[in-house]
Amino acid sequence: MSADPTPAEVFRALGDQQRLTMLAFIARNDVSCCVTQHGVCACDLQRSSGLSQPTVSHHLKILSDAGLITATKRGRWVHYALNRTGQGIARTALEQLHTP
Amino acid sequence: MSADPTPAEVFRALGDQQRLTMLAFIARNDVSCCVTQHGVCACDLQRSSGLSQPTVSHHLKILSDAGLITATKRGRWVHYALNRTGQGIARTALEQLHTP
DNA sequence: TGGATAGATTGAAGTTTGTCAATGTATTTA
DNA sequence: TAAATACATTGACAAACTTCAATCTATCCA
Repeated sequence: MSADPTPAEVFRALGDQQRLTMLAFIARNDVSCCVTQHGVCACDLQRSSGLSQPTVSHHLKILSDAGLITATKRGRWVHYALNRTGQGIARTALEQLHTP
Repeated sequence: MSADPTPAEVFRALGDQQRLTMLAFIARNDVSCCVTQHGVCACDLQRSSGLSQPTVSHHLKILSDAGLITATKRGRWVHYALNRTGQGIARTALEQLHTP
């Protein structure tokens, strides 16, 4: 599970509009209701997406497993930030279509 | 249907191992049982994937709708080739995470 | 013209996914 | 210590997806 995500797994994680929106929100990183300067907490995403808390948690796990975000627990909160690992896997997979 | 594919649609099309394998096969473009020099025909993919003919056809439609391949009918055959449109949509979506 | 071939479409079965309500766990604060 | 808060987990359900067998359509060839 914490092994290197496959390209298919990364693309699958990216293949949902809600998750893409969450990812963009985390990338902007401009709102945090809990603690600032350390990333976005789940409650920010819950409020911005309008989804239920378990659904947000579910999506964040998928993004995290795909290496697209990092999750850091700080006290009562978990802060999420972009992780380049997944993006690199995706970009490499696309590039390799043209360099066999 | 022929409207611009959304990033989510492109990523979803890429999020299946069978389709990624087909895409790589089309990119290599080194085998064609039907006519040469014009791309890969569906029967090539059927043989290389081991999937049934309708399943191959289904996957190719998803890749085509996502702007990842082109489909050109020549006589009795349809030849498939890489299409940069979908890749561009995917790459741009990833890049824009870092340039808001 | 009739048979054969490439591929698309339809219909159905089994699996996966997205979602929420209910509940559990860890941490902070009163 | 008790209540509150942030998040994860479980269970359930509908929708979407993957796959195949059967059938249909279009094209080529004898």
